[in-house]
Amino acid sequence: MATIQDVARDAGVSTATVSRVFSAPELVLETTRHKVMEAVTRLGYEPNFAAKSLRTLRTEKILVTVPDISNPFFSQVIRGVEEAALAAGYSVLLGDTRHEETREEQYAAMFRRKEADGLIFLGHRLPDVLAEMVAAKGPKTPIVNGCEFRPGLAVSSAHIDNERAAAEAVEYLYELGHTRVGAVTGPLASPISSDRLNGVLAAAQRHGRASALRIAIGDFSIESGVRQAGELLDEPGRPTAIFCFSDEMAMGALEAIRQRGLRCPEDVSLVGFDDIRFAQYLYPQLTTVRQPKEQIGHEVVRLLLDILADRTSTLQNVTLPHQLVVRSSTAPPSA
Amino acid sequence: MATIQDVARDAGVSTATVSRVFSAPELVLETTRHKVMEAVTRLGYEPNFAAKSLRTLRTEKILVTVPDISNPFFSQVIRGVEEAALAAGYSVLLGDTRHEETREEQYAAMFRRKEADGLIFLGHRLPDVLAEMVAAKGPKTPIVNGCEFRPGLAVSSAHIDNERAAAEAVEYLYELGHTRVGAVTGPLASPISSDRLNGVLAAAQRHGRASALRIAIGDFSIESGVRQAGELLDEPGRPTAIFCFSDEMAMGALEAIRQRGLRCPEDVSLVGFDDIRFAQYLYPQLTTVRQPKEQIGHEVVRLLLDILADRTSTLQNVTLPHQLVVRSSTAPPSA
DNA sequence: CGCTCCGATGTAATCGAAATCATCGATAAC
DNA sequence: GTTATCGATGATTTCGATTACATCGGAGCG
Repeated sequence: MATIQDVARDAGVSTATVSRVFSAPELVLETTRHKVMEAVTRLGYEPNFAAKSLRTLRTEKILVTVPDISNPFFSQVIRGVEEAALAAGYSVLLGDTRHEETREEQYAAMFRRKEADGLIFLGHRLPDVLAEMVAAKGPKTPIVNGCEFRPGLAVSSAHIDNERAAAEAVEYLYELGHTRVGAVTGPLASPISSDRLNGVLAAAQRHGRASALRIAIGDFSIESGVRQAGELLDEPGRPTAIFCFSDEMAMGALEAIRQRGLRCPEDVSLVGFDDIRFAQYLYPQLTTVRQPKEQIGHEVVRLLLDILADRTSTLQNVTLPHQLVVRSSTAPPSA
Repeated sequence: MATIQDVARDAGVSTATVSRVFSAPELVLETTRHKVMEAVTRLGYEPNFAAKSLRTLRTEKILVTVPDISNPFFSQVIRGVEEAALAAGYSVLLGDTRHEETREEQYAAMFRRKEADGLIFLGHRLPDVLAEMVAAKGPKTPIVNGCEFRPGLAVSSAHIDNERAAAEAVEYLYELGHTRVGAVTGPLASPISSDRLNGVLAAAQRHGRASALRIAIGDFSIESGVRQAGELLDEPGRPTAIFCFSDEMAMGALEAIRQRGLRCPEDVSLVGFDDIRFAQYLYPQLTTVRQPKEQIGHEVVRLLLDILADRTSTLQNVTLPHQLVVRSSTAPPSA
C-alpha cells in the first residue's frame, strides 16, 4: 500500500502538504489539492491508521463490552451505539464478555493499551484496573455504563428507572385483580436485578400482598425462564401471574405454562421486560416493560463523546423513559 | 500513561530489554526480567497499541461486517467468530452495515487503512475497492465470506449448502402429503436467497408440483413475513404449507396465520430457516433448517487465520452441515 | 594465552503520518 | 524603498514501540 511519501513524490509536493489535504484542505491551494488528490487516486492511497493514531494519540474507536450479544436486548442497544458512534466518526470495537470476569479484564487491558478512545460497558462490573483509572482521573475518564447503574462505580450512565418500572409492572398485575404473583429475577449481583426486585417488593407491600409474593432467581436465559417459572407454577397456591425480568425468560415461562397444560393469560398472566423485537410476535403477544434500547445506545455514546470532547466535568446519570406495553399475555384472574 | 522509556529508566535498563521482556522473555535474564516487571507494575505500563502496530504492521484485529446484528442468526455467528478470534489472540471490530452499501464502503475503507488485519463479511456484496484488492493479491487477500457463497467474488468462504437445505425442507413438506406449497424468500440479489429458491424449484419439479408452487419475496424481517405469508394465504387455492427463508419471517408467518383465524400446523404447516435460539420456544415449536451458526463463525476465522499465517495459497469454500429439525409446526395436511 | 563464540544487553534506525517551525514570494503599509 | 504580514508550502521533529546490529564480558578451546 502506498504511503504518504509515495503520494508526495508522485504529486511533487511535500508530505506535509499531502497531510494537510486530508486534515485541513482549506490551507492548500485548489490546484495543489487537485494534484495531490490525483496522486492519491492513482496510487490508491489510504492514510495508515496506526501511524496517524500514534501521532494523534487517538483511535476514533469506542470499545463496547456486552455480557452477551446473542441477546436481542443487547444487540438492539449496540445497534444504537453503533449508529451514534458512526455518526460521530467513531467505529465500534465489540467485546462479548459472556458474563466472564476474565474476558472483562482482557477488554480492560485493550482499553489501557489505548486501542480505543473510550469504553462503554453494558454490564455491571468494572475491572479493578479501570476502577483505579476512574479513581485517578475522576469524571473525565472516558468510561460510561449503559443499561445498569451502580452509584459506587462513579461513572456516567444511561438507563431506565428499573425499580419504578418493575413496580409498575406488578402494580398493573395487582390492579387486574391478581393476588398471588410470582417474579423471576436475574442474578441479584447486578443492580438491574436487585433494583427491579426492590420495586417488586415495594409494590407488593403497598398492596398488602407481600406474603403471597413468590420469588425465583433466574439468569435472564430462556432456559432459566422455563425452569424457574416452572417451579413457581408447581408450588402449592400457584401464582396467577408471573413477572419475568426479561422477555427471554418470559418466553421460557410461556413454555413452562404450556408444558403444564395451562393457558396464558386465562390461567396465568405473564409480563416480561425489555420489549425485544420478538415480544409482540409471541403467542400470546407479550405484555412487557419497554426499554428504549436504541436510545440507551445513543445516550451512552453522547455521554462518552462529551467526556472525550472535554465538554463535561461532572458525572451524569441519565434516566430514560420506560413504558409498560400491555398486550395479550395479561388478563384479570379467572374466577 | 507510562511509556516504554519510563519503564526502561525506572528499571535501569534499555527500552530494547523492556520490549524483549514482553515479546521474547526467554532472551532476558531472570533477574532483569523481574526488575522490569516491577517497574511495569509500579508504573502501570501497557504497551501503546498504535506504536506497536505501526512498527509491526499488524493490528491483531479482525473486522467483521454483518448486515444486521440485531438479527439473532447473525449474532450467533458473530459469537462464534468472536470466540475463535479471541482464542487466537485477535479481537473483533464490528461493523453493522444495515444492508447499506455506503456503510459497507466505510468499513472497506477502514480495512484499507489497515485498522484490521483481516476482514470477514457476512453479507453478499464486496465493495469495489476490496474486489480490486482481491484481484491484485489473489487468494492471499485476508478477506473471507461467511454464510454466503458467490463464486465470482473469489474469496474463501464458509456456509451451508443452501440449495440442498431448502430442497430438503420442501421435500419434507411434499412427503408429508402437501401439494400446495408457498415459499417466502429473502431478497433475490443475495445468493443465500437465490440458491434456496433454486432448491425449492428443483424439489417442486421433482415432485411434479411446480405449477402449484407459490413464491413471495420477503426481506428476512418479521414484518415481511407477516405481509408475504399473508398474501400467500389470501390467494385462492391457499397453500397448506409455507416455507420461510428465515425463522424471523416464519414468526411473522405464524402471526399472519393467526390473524386469519387459521391454525398451525392443522391448517397450515410452517418451516423456517436458521434455527435461531427462539425457534423452539415459539408456539407451535418451529420446524426449521438448522445452520451451524457458531461453527460457521469458527470456520470463517480459521480460514482467515490460515491466510494471515500464510498457511494456504488456494481458495477454500467450505460447506458445513445443515439439518432439518422437525418440531411441531409441520404436520400432514388435514383432509 | 589468545581467539572465537555466545549470552545478555544497549544503540539507533525504523514504521507512516501529524504538527511545529522555517522559508519564500508577494502584497500591503509606512 | 524597506519592512511587517500573510498565504502556501517545505523541512524536520515527534509519537512509542520493535528490531537489526553493535558491544561487552566471560566461557570454552586449541
